[in-house]
Amino acid sequence: MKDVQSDIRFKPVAPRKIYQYILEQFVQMVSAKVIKPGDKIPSERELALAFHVSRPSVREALRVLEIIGLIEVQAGGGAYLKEMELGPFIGVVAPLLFSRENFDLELLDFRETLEIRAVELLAQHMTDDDVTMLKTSLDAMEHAVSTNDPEAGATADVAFHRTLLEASKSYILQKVMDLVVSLFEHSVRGGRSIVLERREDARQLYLDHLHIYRALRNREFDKARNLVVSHLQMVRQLYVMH
Amino acid sequence: MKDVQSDIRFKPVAPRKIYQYILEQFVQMVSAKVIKPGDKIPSERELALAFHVSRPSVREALRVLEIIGLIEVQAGGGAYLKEMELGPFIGVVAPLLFSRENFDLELLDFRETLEIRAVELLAQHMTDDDVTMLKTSLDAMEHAVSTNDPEAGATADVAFHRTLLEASKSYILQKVMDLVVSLFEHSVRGGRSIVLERREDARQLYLDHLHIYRALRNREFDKARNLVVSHLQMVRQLYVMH
DNA sequence: TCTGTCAACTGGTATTACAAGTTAACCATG
DNA sequence: CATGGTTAACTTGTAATACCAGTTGACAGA
Repeated sequence: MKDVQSDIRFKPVAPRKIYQYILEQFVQMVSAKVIKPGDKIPSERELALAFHVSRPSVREALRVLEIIGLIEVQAGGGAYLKEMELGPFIGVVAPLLFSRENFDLELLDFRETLEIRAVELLAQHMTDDDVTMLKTSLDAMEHAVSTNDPEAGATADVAFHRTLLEASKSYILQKVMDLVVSLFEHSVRGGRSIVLERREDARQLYLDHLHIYRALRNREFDKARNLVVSHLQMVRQLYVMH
Repeated sequence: MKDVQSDIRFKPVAPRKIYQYILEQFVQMVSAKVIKPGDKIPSERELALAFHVSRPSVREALRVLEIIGLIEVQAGGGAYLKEMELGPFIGVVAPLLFSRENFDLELLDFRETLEIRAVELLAQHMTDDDVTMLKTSLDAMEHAVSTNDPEAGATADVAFHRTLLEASKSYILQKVMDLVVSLFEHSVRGGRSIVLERREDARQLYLDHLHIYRALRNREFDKARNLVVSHLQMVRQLYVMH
């Protein structure tokens, strides 16, 4: 308290690089909807000309946008804006996260937290349309189970849970859950095989979903919540024993 | 079901770019702890030589690592590995997220979800050390309030909540909460001023924390949970009325 | 109608060069 | 001896250029 340093604090000065300025302008254009998803982005050479910078600088900015999943670049074609999707980003980071002990189990726990909250929000916002959507996902899963198609079953599984999250009307919850799903897909254990292939398990998963659906349809949200919890406990069990 | 396409599915072939190979190798080295936080990374020219690629390719990979917050690059100095920290990433993405209607309120709701879960986990894992840590954060806040230092108060505020999350022993919960905090710092409303400067409010916030702390110390976790809920309701109120 | 060809794009990569910042050793000055 | 200035050898930042490779669309030919 007796020194100058405690009154006047010097903040480190950090000069920003050109690619950051480009990023800033670009992101601003996107949020101002000057560019919309699906639009083609000017070529790198044009951008360099427009920004009065060199092509490498433009490219460094594009690399970041690519990792964020805000643009899709095809060699020779061009770059297109798309809805932000953090898959590529997760692809880079996943190995770091999974190098932690028990990360996958923590992830399952976190998923439970998200889904429980989603059900709570459903109690406030659920519409008849939401119920219809859930039914559709459920039927797809039933079909997958009866035709014994494990891949389709897994797809229908995530579709059901995704619908649940969408019905919660919470943008953040949806996006975070998307991240969790992306992470599971990058799970280290034997590649992408969170997919449960044993027939009895698939049937049991379907039944769980069915019960959750029925509880929601009857607007018994507390019951639905408990069903979600026990459902995920079962998933966890299947998971730990491979 | 009658066509070849339904049996044999052709997956699109997507050639990976050089910078992605570099990223992959680099991340692998990090998770294998060949490189550790604090270490200096070889210069761009050395890396280019080692990877048998050109310097621009190396730079594109470094830009991604920089945004991920895995390395820190100082012009003329060099690049250093650090603990992954998604601040820079959030800095790029934040404007996009906050361009959504009511994103900030959704964020507060999400924060509530995280903290409630943290308290639930505390019921299982809390140690005496955790209680001590909480007390320390609390005392810092008390000091900030009594000396009427709003900036220190805000710092102590987040420190208290951060300690809460750390005590939950959940790595994911901590990291996600860090993201939420970073996002709040980039909040559009009047710059960085989630900081509540009114003296009475600061006092009330302190009292809330005090009550939460006492409940936790006495291991009354249900009570603590309810206190957290009402505390965040109050924060929400302060927030919506600027 | 289909198929191949070709020219004019596009992004991917490499090379080279220079500007600008950092670091450490050294030297001069008080 | 300590401080500050100078310098040389690094480093990253940016630019310019060239060439390869993939894409696209128009057009000619079967």
